Amino acid sequence: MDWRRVPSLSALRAFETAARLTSYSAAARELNVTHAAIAQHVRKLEDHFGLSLMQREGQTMQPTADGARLSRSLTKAFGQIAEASEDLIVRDADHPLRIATTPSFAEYWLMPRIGGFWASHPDIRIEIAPSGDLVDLRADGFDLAIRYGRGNWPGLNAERLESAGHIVVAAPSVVGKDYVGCMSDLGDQHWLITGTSTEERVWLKENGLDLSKCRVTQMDVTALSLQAVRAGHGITIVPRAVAMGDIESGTLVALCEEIDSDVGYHILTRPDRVSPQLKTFISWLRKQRKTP
Amino acid sequence: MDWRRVPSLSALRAFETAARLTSYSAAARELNVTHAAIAQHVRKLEDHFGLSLMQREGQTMQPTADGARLSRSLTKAFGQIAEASEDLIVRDADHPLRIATTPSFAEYWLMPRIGGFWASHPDIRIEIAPSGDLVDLRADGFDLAIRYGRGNWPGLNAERLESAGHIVVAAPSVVGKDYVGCMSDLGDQHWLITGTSTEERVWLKENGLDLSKCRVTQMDVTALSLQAVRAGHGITIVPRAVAMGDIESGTLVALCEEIDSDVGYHILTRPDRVSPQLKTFISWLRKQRKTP
DNA sequence: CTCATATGTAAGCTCAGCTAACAGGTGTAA
DNA sequence: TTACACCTGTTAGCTGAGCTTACATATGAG
Repeated sequence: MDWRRVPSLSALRAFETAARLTSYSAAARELNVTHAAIAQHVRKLEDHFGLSLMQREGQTMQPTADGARLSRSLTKAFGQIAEASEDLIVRDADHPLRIATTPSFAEYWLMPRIGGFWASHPDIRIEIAPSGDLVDLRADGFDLAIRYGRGNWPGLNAERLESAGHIVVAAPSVVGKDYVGCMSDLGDQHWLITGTSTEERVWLKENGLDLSKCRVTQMDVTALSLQAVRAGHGITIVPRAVAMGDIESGTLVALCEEIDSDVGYHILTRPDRVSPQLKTFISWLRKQRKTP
Repeated sequence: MDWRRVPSLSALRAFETAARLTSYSAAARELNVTHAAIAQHVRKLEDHFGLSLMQREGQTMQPTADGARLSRSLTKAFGQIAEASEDLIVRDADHPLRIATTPSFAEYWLMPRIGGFWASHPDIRIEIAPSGDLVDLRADGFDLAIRYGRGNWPGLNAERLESAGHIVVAAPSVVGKDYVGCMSDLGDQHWLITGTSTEERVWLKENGLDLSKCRVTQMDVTALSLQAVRAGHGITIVPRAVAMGDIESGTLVALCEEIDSDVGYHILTRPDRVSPQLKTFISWLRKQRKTP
């Protein structure tokens, strides 16, 4: 292998990331460097090959035909390197199980229960990565993800953990402990919303409430909207599992609940990555859905 | 892609080379660094993964099972990167044609003729890499190789350029201009040999001469043995094409010649790498074999 | 045993990769 | 049209990852 004819691996990595994300800034964020480093690497590659690899299109950078050609191969090769690296980490019997999950699920469902797992399996280490981002189990090196949705995740094994239709909740001080009403009565309330998807808006609308006609405050994280709602500042809509603890303790009241919804939390695993520790964790998860 | 979980690409490259070559020294030579750099990179990877990747076996380093697993993937991935890089260099229409050939062929066959190519194709640049090493057309980025042998090169297109059985030559001052004799008469001569393969020794023996019983001086490069022979210091055995110029001019005399040999020089190309310039060069090569 | 060749380790050097700062470009909303 | 948010382009300077040097030890062959 004649490495003299291959440009810097760092430069190739920077280029691949920029081409994949069509943005130097995004590439810089993924690689934890400044955009200037990315720009310099791409420029260096263009000088090396005597070809243009990226071109500006408005506020994005698109690969040229030559650039696309190169980046396809690089994405494959670097993906292979990342996977090989991951596979070896897995072979270290002491590596912690890496779990990807949403911050709200981690906080309200998993954390209240995890003590039981630690008590019965003190030898198995867990690393929970709460993130609103959609992670790539393979490339990002996760053993398992818990995702909210309907169950269509190509290439992964999915097992339903818990139904979790939407639920609208408020503090008792806002609506009283024995609230009885319908959705359209809530039009005057102050809605504290976290990243509502189209799906939630459709459900609200089907039940007589148009969110665009209400007073809405956007929050970055579910934990923030929940705290504000607990304090009586307004109402919110969340997956049922997230609010169950509060409802049971009386901190929050369920105003409206989605019945027989097919959305829920699922356990996602890779077919090619199974370990005794992972199986033990999945077993434990299954047991949790039988204890409300 | 979570690059935080992937170790240094430089370290991975050093490891892959060491595992492939089963030697830190050889890896150091391929990468043009010291063995200490290789050793440190491998050590760093072992610390990162918490696994042993290489183990000492006498004066070699063999990959462990884990190491072999990783290096297989890396060899593929880095090979892909090298190829993608190469492909892009080729797309630069101005890149010179890279020709791999033995130093003696380059010197005695190609250089005396190349002026004709330059005269008729001044726009096509040529880069000739004379080397005794066996090159990998793909990984080392060559457009064409001229190799001496019988024509069995898997994965490459081979076309015979010229028959070139072995020939034993000497200066006229040593044996006279009109030498008539047989091989076994040459036992007393001083043989100046360049890396004789088993094949040459077998041929000499079939014709009555055991080289191990002669006075032999080993030379590193054919050019050196030929100069010594021209100066009358001894005799040598070379491929016919290499000595033809000298024989025709009378500088050297052919003592014994291999008849109807199936060894020769072949034009080797990659099926996946064809350019108009390359085709032009091959056409020119074909024409040269018709002009003695 | 000697010698050639190999790997192992630690300390110090240096330049490839990076940052900070400045500049200019693009898109959107008022 | 202006203001602003977000984007890429370029240059000069900094620094630690990658490397070398030096010393030590191990292995194999004659």
